[in-house]
Amino acid sequence: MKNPGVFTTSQAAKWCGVSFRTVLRWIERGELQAYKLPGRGDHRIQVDAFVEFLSKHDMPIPEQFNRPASRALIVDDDPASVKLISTILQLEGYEVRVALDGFSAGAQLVAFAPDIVTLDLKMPGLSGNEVIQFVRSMKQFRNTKILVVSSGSIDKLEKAVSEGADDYLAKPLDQDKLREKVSAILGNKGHPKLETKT
Amino acid sequence: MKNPGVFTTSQAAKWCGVSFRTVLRWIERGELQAYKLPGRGDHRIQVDAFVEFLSKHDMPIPEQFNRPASRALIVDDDPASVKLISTILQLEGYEVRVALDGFSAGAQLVAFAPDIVTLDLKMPGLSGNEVIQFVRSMKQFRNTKILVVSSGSIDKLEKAVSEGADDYLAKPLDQDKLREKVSAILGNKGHPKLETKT
DNA sequence: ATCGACTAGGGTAATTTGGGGG
DNA sequence: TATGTCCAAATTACCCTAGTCG
Repeated sequence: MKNPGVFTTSQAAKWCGVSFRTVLRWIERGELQAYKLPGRGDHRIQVDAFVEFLSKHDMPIPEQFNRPASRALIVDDDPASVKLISTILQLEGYEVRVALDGFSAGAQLVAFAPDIVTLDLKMPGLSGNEVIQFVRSMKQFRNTKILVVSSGSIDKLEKAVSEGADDYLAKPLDQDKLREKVSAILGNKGHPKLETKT
Repeated sequence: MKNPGVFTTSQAAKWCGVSFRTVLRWIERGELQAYKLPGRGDHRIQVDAFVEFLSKHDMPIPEQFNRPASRALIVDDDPASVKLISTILQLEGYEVRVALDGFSAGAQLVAFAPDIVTLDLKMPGLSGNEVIQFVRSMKQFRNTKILVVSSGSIDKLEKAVSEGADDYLAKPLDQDKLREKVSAILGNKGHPKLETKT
């Protein structure tokens, strides 16, 4: 339907807090790069051009456009695991945040909106099941991947997958397998959807 | 008057009861954050920046910028307390949500952005202190009120207040006191003194 | 106390731009 | 959604007032 990555004049206008007419004038003056469709001559603005325009004029840039790196949230209370996982993910180019407890996990999940969550099932006061259900029940997280990284019986890990996790990795951790799982999971990731509603 | 996401200088000027010229100078000096449009260089001020500016200078904040419905988040794992608090708050007109654990508390705090949080300090896997610090450390929660509702020694409750909570109420709960505290806390939300506009 | 320099804020006019209803 | 026309509104420039400070 909507081609994500491209805007109409009125969409851009809404974002900038101006009228679509004004956006048209920007385009006419060459200040904002756009192209015309054949037919009626509708304009389409590419995200890149729009972002460049916005930053040139110090306008706020929607976060969704500004996805420089994929983001990963590590939910784990074991320092050794955290260190290992974060090192690997950072090397893979992820912006990494860590949640050592349930509260932090919840807050960062919503605020940070990670592309992938590595989830330890055995954390005091936090049920991994709850996290999985929460993520899977909300539309905004429909593209959020969950990789269960936990010790415990394979049964439980597989149960987590059946409940909505994308994959699991048993502790103790194997670096290569972690890398493999992560890239496998995110390799399947579709392009993030862009919404331009106010 | 509709409430757009952005303001022009003269709109901001009217809210503050000053001349548009003055608002322009605030912007030029960097005291008020705004961005320029290409062309004539019109300024657009985002609501957030405007509200921040207003509160920084103890100016009255127009009600329309504060969200109409007050939202309350109850962080408590005791069903009886939850029921009591939520009943009272709902009767007072609040939209109420409940977090029974740390993860839910974190997630709902960020996603729901409540005006007031009632916080039980004694929850498994959740340190009340952590919640208070989190809320107080983030600009977006600048106006979020925290009412500690908890059993335990008065010392601990007062300590929570010294750490950033707005008030406390000891369990067992007294309905009238709860009502009183809540309205006291949120009554102070706006700025008491309003300058009269000519 | 007086002076003068300096600063924040206000008012107007001329010009150009953005916005609104066909 | 684009266009042409027209009006409302925002900018700059210049000057003014009031208050502060040394």
